[in-house]
Amino acid sequence: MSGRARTHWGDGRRPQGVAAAKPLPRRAVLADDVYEAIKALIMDHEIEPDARVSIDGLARQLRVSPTPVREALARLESAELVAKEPLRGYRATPLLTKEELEDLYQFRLLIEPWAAARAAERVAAGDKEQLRAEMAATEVPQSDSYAEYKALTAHDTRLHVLIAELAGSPQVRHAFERTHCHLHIFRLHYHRTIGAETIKEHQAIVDAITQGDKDAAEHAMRRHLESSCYDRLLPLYDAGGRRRHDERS
Amino acid sequence: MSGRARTHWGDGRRPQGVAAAKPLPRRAVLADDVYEAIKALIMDHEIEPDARVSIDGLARQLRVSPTPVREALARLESAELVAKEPLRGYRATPLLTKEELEDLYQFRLLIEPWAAARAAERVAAGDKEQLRAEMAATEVPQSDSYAEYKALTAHDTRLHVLIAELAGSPQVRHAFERTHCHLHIFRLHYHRTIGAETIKEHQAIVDAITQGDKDAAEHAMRRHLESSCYDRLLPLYDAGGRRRHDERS
DNA sequence: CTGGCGCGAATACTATAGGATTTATGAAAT
DNA sequence: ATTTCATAAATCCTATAGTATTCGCGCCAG
Repeated sequence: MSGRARTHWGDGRRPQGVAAAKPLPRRAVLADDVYEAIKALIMDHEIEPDARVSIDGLARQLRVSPTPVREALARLESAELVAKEPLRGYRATPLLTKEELEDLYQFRLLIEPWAAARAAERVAAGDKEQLRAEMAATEVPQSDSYAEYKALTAHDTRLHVLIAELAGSPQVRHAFERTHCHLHIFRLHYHRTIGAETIKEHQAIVDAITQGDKDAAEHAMRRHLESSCYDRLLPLYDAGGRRRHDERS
Repeated sequence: MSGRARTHWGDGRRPQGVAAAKPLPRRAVLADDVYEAIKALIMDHEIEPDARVSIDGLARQLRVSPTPVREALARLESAELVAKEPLRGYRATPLLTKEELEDLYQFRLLIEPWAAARAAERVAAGDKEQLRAEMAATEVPQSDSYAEYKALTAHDTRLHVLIAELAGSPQVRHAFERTHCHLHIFRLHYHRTIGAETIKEHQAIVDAITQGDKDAAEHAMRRHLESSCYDRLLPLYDAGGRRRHDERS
């Protein structure tokens, strides 16, 4: 989804000897910035779930014209952060219900343990290094600060994508990415959670894969997903006092 | 993806006694029509794989402004029929390679047999009726005409989606739909193929599900996909003389 | 003949304007 | 009090214009 925003200016054509002054603080494509801005508004709940998202309103708020906003929203729709009703505008999608969260993890349980097993079978030397590097670059969060939570989520995303990548099936990798599971889970309980157990479980998965142990990798991934879903995520629905979109005033 | 285009005009507010004259032959939202038009151009290979797709050019050709074209292309990107390079425009995606086709079917083998098994476990009376109706509404193609091929593909899509639906996991169903496999396979060899075997195999799957036989359903689906991939699709790459996008002039 | 440079054309990108539809507001009738 | 209807405002949708960037072609140096 992301990874598209590359700068296309200031790559050369600059008089020699200018010591590469600021490569112009300008944007690449405005629609990409607008995309990220709206996504941030939704993730931060500044745009609440199920709330209407006005095209012209956003354009005014972001000080841009409606044109790039339309394109950004069309893309956000494929990430299922907004839904469109023709002639009526866009609306932020509701948060995951308990059932939808379980269903999401059921799907992950269907493809990710398989991917872990395949990764263990196919793992090469360079791959092992990548896995170890990802684990090494991550440290157990000391506090439950927002920043550390975001960093941990980023690590989680990278590792799961990497494993799906190592499975050697672009379709499986892509199917996983298209769930945007980290996005939706993050939006669900964006005030920190998740402990150090996650990293321990990740380490177990990485160990199994690097040892080429197919069954252990599959098992470790399955256990990780089950713990994540049933031990860490689902309990948040009962306690925590998260408000749902179907609660009225 | 589709199913969004609903008319929002002429639903009332009409003087009584006019006998509901033509509900206005007008469009719902122009961007939807443009979406379908461009999709048709790509599927018919009027826009060749890997060819550049000009926004302004399409707008002139379709006699509309670039605005709805931009929105349509943004949506077509999520179906992977076009790819965008910022500031450089859109480009029709290349056809599936042999490897990509195999990978696609590997993914289908991962989720669809599972879905068939689940469907067999959960099937209710009404569901059985739906399955039988879908089979009854389909007949073995007599000729290898384009129209019949299209009809058979439509049946294939409906049946596979229905089974994914009956599995009770929206995520699995959605993941399957997001592959747009029928779209890409159709585009691959859009001049007819596929015989009556498909229908026979479909019948076997439906029988197993309606009988609630979990293992048989899973097995039948697996066999169906393997036959489809290895017996019917892959051979087309060697024979048939399909030209690939990487062949130059 | 090959590779780099520059100019013109084509194209993408953003902003703005106007028409069409929906939504909100409020008065009148039951 | 509730419903119906009309009017006004807000919003979506499409079209058009102008700017920025890329692309294509010819020219020139090597």
